[in-house]
Amino acid sequence: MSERIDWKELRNRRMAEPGAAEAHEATRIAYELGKTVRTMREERGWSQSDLASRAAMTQSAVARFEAGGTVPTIPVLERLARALDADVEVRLTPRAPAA
Amino acid sequence: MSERIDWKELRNRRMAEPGAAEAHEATRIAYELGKTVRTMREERGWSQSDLASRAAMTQSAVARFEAGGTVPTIPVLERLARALDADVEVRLTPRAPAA
DNA sequence: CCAAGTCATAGCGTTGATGCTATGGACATG
DNA sequence: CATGTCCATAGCATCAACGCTATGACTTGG
Repeated sequence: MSERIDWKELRNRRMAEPGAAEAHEATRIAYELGKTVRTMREERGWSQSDLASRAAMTQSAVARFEAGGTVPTIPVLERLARALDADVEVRLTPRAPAA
Repeated sequence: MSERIDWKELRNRRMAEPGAAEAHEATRIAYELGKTVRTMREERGWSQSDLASRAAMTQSAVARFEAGGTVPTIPVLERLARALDADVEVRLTPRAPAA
């Protein structure tokens, strides 16, 4: 620990690593969620700071999240969802049954 | 760090804490997911060890997860989902528009 | 009764997400 | 230009999830 790399590069790196199939997925999910939240936030005309205070976090945390800087944890999603008057849905859906 | 309490009690505690609205939700989600995975696993007639090896983790990790011992992270869900031939869905769904 | 398989937990080191503060740049506005 | 707002990032501390090993309780089959 001490590689000292910014998470933008970190993300790209994650996508490229071998055996990063799931990591890739998680990163993609993080990205999607970030976009979703950003959209919902903007729809409400809130600044990152506004959302941050409503979700009991800081502006920087919101920025990091929206940029997909880290794969969010469920508790954080809950807080953001609440602030945005939404619900979090986490499910495992069986993949298309063998055709 | 060093309270030294088992997570069964930890969970109950989480549910009771003040301002634990989101934490409660997260805990509930963890519980639901655990049950879902257990069901899917049993449907396939796999032991926790079987699933563990397929998901690149240990039996104890699977047990902890199924019991809702911790709020799982998305990467872990991915690995389990893959092992179970499923997909992970994480979404923020706008709550019912004011009636 | 003994052996093997299954599941639950404890304990502990590691790692990564989160919390926070402090900047810096971009943009508007006076 | 001086201010103020908004967003992006760096850097660091802390905490909880994870990974793993080792048991213990139970069940089942010899």
